[in-house]
Amino acid sequence: MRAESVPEPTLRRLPSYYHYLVRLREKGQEMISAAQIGEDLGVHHTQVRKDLAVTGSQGKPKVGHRVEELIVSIENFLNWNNVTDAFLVGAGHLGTALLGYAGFERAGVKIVAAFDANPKMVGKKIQGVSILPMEKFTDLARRMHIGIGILTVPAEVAQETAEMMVGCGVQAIWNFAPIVLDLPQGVIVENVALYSSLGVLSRKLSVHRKALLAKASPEPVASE
Amino acid sequence: MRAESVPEPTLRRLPSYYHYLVRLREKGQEMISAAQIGEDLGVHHTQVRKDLAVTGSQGKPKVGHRVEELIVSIENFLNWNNVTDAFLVGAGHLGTALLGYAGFERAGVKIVAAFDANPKMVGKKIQGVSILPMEKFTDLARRMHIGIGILTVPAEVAQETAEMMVGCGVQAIWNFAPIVLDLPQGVIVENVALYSSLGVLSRKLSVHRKALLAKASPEPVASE
DNA sequence: TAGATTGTTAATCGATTAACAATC
DNA sequence: TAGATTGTTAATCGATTAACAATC
Repeated sequence: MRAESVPEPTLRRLPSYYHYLVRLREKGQEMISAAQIGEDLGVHHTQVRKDLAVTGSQGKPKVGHRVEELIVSIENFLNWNNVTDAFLVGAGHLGTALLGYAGFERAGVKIVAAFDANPKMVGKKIQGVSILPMEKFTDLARRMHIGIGILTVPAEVAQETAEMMVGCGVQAIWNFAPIVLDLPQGVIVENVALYSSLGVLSRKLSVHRKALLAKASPEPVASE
Repeated sequence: MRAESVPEPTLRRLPSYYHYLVRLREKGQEMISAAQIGEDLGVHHTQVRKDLAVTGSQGKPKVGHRVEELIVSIENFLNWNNVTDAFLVGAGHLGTALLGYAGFERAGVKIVAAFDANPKMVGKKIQGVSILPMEKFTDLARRMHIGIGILTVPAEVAQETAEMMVGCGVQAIWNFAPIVLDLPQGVIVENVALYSSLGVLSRKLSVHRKALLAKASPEPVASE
């Protein structure tokens, strides 16, 4: 199992399997087949088998996979049982929302402090996490060996903030700003591109509506 | 230009180009080449040309593309200048954060009301948007012809909430719950999978760290 | 004109799906 | 045993990258 050889789409599907399996466990179900997972999550059954295979978990012909074993395998594979400390920068609405997500800790990330440039925010506590002034970031990040930086600042200051993070030893950045960060090779950047998501939604909806209109009044419109 | 033939990766990159181009415009730059866009955003230049081509915008050999024209073309293609009304359900931390995003309106989505099951939330106004009781959703959504539903409820109630939305004529759902929705064919679902993103981040970071360790002490570890 | 840049057609690459052998 | 389900190897599909012709 060469770590680098795992396709990124597989990595993205694993958390989806994980949450599905946790729900099965809550219902008391002990075994599950790849075919059933695939049907419920809209993934081809062969794909499900390949995805689960990367975690090292094996099923038994005729009976399927143990739900519990799969959950543990995925947790291990994603390193979700080793919690890494994270600093969040930008305690605005989105930052606050992320501070409130207790579930992240089960996904390997613990936000231990938040930072904001706005003096009015500094000193507050949100969900038990203190908001500190930006000036303290550098020193604290170095001393606490912070590995993950969460970037929820405005786009205009995202690049410089990311550079500051990397300068303090941050190895991975979870970026919520709508900007492509230009950082040294080796730094891991994971973008949450809300506007990309909205673009897909908006485009699909407009195509969908045009198709409905065309059906309703099938006059030949100016050909595209 | 057959609408359905546009690859989804292209759709996802277009908003990224868009924000990049808007920044260029703010700086007063009028022309840009595909090669430069590609270099700045980490996309192959041929890919950039193909992506921009779907919007119908054309460049001129030797001079490149007009920044302004590209911006307008992308807006048109993504239907970002036709604003669609949306209802948000689940005015928790994340829902509140989304209500605060003024930028969504420029991306074709206007949140006109929010709903929450918690009576303590109902009646409040967040970012100028009223929080209404769940009971009002059905009637209002039908009367206002709401096209987009934003789902920021807990996973346990996401499926039933989505079904309610679809029952009121909602055609597209922006889903933030970590669950795969099972909805009638034709309903557009766009998932923002925060945990998938965290999975990728966590895995890459753990692989990265193991690689660093292996380099530091190149003892042969138990082979994988 | 020369050459930079565009846009398109062909080749490559990687992920998904299909076919099939293995096994409880 | 028979057959359901696994896991793997081969085929397909689609996106990316390379090559190249067109043009301002």
